[in-house]
Amino acid sequence: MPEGPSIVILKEEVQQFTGKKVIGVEGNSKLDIDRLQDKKIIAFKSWGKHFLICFDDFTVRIHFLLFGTYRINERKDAQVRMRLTFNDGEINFYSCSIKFLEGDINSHYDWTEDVMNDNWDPEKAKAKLLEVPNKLICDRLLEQDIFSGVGNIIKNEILYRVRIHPESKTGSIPESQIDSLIEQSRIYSFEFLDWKKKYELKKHWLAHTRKTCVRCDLPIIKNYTGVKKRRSFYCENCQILYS
DNA sequence: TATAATGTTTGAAC
DNA sequence: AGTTCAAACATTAT
Repeated sequence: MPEGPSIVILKEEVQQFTGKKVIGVEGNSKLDIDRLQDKKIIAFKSWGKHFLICFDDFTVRIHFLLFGTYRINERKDAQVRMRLTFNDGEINFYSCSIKFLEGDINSHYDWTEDVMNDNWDPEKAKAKLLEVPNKLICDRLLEQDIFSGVGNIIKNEILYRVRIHPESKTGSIPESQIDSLIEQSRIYSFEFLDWKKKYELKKHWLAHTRKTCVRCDLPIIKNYTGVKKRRSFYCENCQILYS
């Protein structure tokens, strides 16, 4: 469920409820979700992996973490964390993290950090990357205040695509390679979006969970890399290690 | 059936 | 005081 493109899909799927009044609220959330009762949804937004339900003077932030799911106009056989009921349907959220953000949503988020946002600012991302040249690129790609929405799958696919070894030191990567990596963070995210909508996402993975490199036929290496120790899949032959 | 996985926060330990 | 790290949370496919 979790990476940025999946949240964009959710945002599109709930558009039918924009401007609608919440006529019922249930769920096992520990928060005071009753405050949504009879309130009108102004907009659905997203920032990376955050799904945002905006009301007049506050916003509900949903984060699905690793296992969260949702159902629209249907139910799953599990405890619901939050169910919003409307005149003509319902949204059900399961095993997600819910928070309230008070006031203007724009005061909580920098939209230029979200790789799928219209206001995405690649130059800003570049400046942030170069600020800390010693960190490994596999860690930096996962940082949500630089590449909001990029998750571990997208990380692996981008690095394979631009032929950079995940354990490369950021500051040692040639500038042109940094540029294409940043460019691909957005491009790949939108391809991910299209493929996911067609239920054919996994078919297009070239590195993530793969056994063999389609470029050179050598084995794809699986390693837990960086400070974050997340799975990296890469080809030692095709991806250059800048150290 | 045990394990690992598209993630993040928290608080203890250093 | 800043960093590092394990634990916690929760679900499902393999």
